[in-house]
Amino acid sequence: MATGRTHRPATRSRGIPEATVARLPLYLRALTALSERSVPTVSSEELAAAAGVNSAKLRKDFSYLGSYGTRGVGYDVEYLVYQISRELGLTQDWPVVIVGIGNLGAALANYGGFASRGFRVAALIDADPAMAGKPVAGIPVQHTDDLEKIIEDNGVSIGVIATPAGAAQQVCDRLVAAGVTSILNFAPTVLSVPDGVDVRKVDLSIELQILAFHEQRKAGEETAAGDGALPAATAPAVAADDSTDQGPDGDVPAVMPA
Amino acid sequence: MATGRTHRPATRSRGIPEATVARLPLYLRALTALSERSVPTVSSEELAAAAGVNSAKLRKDFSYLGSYGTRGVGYDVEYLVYQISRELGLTQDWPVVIVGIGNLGAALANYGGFASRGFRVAALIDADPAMAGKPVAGIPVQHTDDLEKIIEDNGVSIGVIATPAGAAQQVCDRLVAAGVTSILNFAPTVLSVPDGVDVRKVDLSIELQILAFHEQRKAGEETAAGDGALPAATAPAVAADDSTDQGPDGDVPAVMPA
DNA sequence: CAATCTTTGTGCACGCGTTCACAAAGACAT
DNA sequence: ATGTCTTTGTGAACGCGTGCACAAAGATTG
Repeated sequence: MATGRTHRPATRSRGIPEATVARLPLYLRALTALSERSVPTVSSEELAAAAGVNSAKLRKDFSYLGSYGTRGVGYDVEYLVYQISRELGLTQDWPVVIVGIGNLGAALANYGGFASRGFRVAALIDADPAMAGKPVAGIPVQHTDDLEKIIEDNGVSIGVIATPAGAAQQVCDRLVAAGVTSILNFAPTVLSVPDGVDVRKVDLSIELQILAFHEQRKAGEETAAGDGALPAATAPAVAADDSTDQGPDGDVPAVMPA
Repeated sequence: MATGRTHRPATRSRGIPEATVARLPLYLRALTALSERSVPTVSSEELAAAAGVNSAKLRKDFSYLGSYGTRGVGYDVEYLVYQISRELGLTQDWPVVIVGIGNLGAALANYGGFASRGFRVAALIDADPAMAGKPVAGIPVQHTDDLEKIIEDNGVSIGVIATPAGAAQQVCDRLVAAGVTSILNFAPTVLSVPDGVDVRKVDLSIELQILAFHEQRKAGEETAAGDGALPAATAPAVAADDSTDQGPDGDVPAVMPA
């Protein structure tokens, strides 16, 4: 495997590739579905199909966890569910706070997938005093002023940021200072955090833009000429659209802070 | 998913790496912010910092688009904004439909980032008859029965699925049959689509589980034996080793091609 | 017990993406 | 013009992830 080129005295064991980690939840979901149907065992081929991946990849992924399969038979569903859950740390309970209870924050709070597997919404936090006390998804919203106390009291280490872009970095800083070490960021901003803090981002407009790129490429393949002429080599042309996208107050303008 | 660029031997060297495409929206956002502050030029170093990436990576990314920089000076902000917009296909308008107007669908409909940059919510669709006609974000919700007609009448090629998992595949099939060739899926399900259709997925619980994994690993490093868990099974994890986590890794959008 | 069949686990090769490091290009000062 | 300084653009090396292909392991059958 990953070569023995470690500058470290070995102990490779814990080296689960990031790409594999990202797929484990996918396997877990498929396995859970099988479990609910009381399917006792499953082959790499079947499970791979259910998870939408290649079977060789799946087997290699599992090989990083250990040898949990039986040749000629497949994998024991229940056992694998347990092993993956354990590996992902889902056998324990993770209190999570959601900061920014706008449309998106409320949607997240209501999202069932949260509670289902190891995660628990410990608190909802918003900067709007008018929101304070108001229940969302059965949980009363608390004011940003109490953020630090909430984090501490609940032992929260995972925070979800669903604020407008302008507030994201500030909220992030406070979360981190209060002890949060993992952040899921829905605000369209690049967050900077100290080493040791993990940030993952979910950005709708980026996803759409990537789709648009491919969509345009598809369209261009048919219309040979559609490929746009050479760049207007000279003076910088300004993009047609305005570019000022201060969303109507609501959520997240697609711009960065300073 | 190899993004069907396979069947095309490349009209020319238009082979922009997928990883680069995924970063272009990031650069565009940073550039737009600079543009609004009337900054005329920017160096790869500065822009890279704003976008949260490595400057060498940024320069290489731009090199795929052409040579738009000036040595000793940097890049012309306005010009670059235009070039990237054009490359991403944002100089044209993309009508988008959102299917499934629950909490999440409504949040998406209200999301400002939509309209701002090349995308327009052409229609909201929901299976609940009670929703029909009810305006969300100023747009009346239409019933699923009219899905095909809506797609056709508006020339929609990008669809957003925000339905419950159980309905996602069915909705997907109908969207594709009606002509949609790009799908952004928020439902926690693996969608299967014919070749030529792009699917990107956004999955909250997967993101959380990935964070939990890293969170657990961090905790395990300090409390060798603590935490009740039983990671003993394998060899002991080396305490100071890794350095893997790397928070500000910037890249790796929390979304993956499906 | 031996033969056969199924399915895992993995060595290996390949390709993509990242990063380094530096020559070339241009701006700018003298 | 000439030299210096800044910053781009890219060749090359490296590492990670993917997929192939097959030997090993165990089930199953006769």
